[in-house]
Amino acid sequence: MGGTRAGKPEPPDAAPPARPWRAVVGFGLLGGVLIAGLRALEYRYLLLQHSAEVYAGIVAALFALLGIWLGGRFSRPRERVVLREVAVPVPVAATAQFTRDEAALARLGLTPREMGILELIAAGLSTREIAARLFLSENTVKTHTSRVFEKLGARRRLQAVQRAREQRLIP
Amino acid sequence: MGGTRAGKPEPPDAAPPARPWRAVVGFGLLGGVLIAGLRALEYRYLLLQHSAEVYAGIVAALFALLGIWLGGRFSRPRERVVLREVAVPVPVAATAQFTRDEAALARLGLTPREMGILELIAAGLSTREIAARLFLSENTVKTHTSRVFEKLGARRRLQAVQRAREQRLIP
DNA sequence: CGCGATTTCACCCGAACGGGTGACGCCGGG
DNA sequence: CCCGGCGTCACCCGTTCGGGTGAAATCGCG
Repeated sequence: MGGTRAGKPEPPDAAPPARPWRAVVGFGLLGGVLIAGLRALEYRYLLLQHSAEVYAGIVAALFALLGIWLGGRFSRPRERVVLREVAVPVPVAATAQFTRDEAALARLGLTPREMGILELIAAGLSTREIAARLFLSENTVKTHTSRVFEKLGARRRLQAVQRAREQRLIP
Repeated sequence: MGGTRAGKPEPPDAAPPARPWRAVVGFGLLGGVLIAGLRALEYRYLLLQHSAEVYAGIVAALFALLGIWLGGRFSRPRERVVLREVAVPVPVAATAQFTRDEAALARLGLTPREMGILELIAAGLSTREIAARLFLSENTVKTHTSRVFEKLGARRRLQAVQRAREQRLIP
C-alpha cells in the first residue's frame, strides 16, 4: 500500500506536494547569475560584433532547456492509470463438493464428536467459541482437542488441521 | 493502496506516443521568428541603450516559459498500475497448481516478509520454529505475525490462515 | 448386568500466543 | 535532507493452548 498501512479505506493518493516556490526562487537566482556572467563576459572581451544575437541565442537556449527541465519537473503528475489484469484461476468446478475419506477416519479412530471439534478448529474458532457453539464447557472442548491431537500426531491446532487436510478429513 | 504496489518485473510500457520532433521543429521555428522579430524591433526603434540586457531578459523569460510549457507537455505521464483480478476458468485440473492472487495481496498490503511468515504459519510451524528456520528472533516473528493478523483482520493463527486461503493467498 | 468406549467436566501448570509500546538501522522517494 | 515504509529486536502483560490427571455420566453390546 502506498501510504499508511492497514487502512483499508484508502482514497487515491493525493497529488504530490512538490514545492514550486523553491524552484522558482532558484530559477530566478540562476537567471541573475547567468545574466551577470554573460554581461561580465561581454564587457571583458568585447569581441563580439553582433553579440546581441549570439547572446540572446545562448540565453534563449539555456533558458529553454532550463524551462523544459522545470516543466518536466513540476508539471502536475498527469498520471496515467494502467489497468493490469492478473489471472486468478478459478476451477470450473469451484463447487467441487468435498467427500471425506472415511477409511482414513476409521484408521485414525476419530470419534464423531472429535471430528466435529476438528472441523470447528479448522474453521478458526477458539476453544471458547467452540464451547459456546456446542454448549459445552471449555474443559470438555480442550479434552477433545487433546485427543484429536494425539490421534493426528499433532502438537498444535494448525498442525492438526494440516494433517487432517492432507488425510482428506476436511476440505 | 496507492495501487502501485505492482510487481517488480515491470517492463514499463513503451514511452508515450507523442511526437517530439514535431514540437522540436515548431520550437525551433518559433525561436527563429522570435529572434527575427526582436531584431526587427531593435532595428526599427533603436531606442534602447542597454537593449542587450533587456533583450536577453525578454528572450530568456519567453523561452523559459516556452520550455516550461514544453516540459509539461512531454513529461511522461507517470503511470499508476491498478491490478484487477480476472477470473479465468480453468479445466477441472485436479492438480491445478496454485497461483497467488496478486491483486488480493496488493489490496491487503502484505509485504513479502509477512507473506513468507504467513506461509510458514499456514504450514503449521510454531513461532519458535519459524524463527529458527528464518534465523530470526522470536520477537521478530511475533511482530510480523501481529502485522499479518491486523492486515488480515484475524485474531488467531488459524483465522489468519483461513482468511488467507479464501483470499487465494495460499493454497 | 458388566465392561469398554464415549462424552462430559474439573483443576493445575508451563509453554505458547496475542497485543501493545518503543527503538534502531536501512533504504527509497519527494 | 527528511520522511515513511520495512525489517529487525526487546520487554511486558494477559490470555489461550497443550498436557497431565482424575472422575463422573451415558451408552452400546455381549
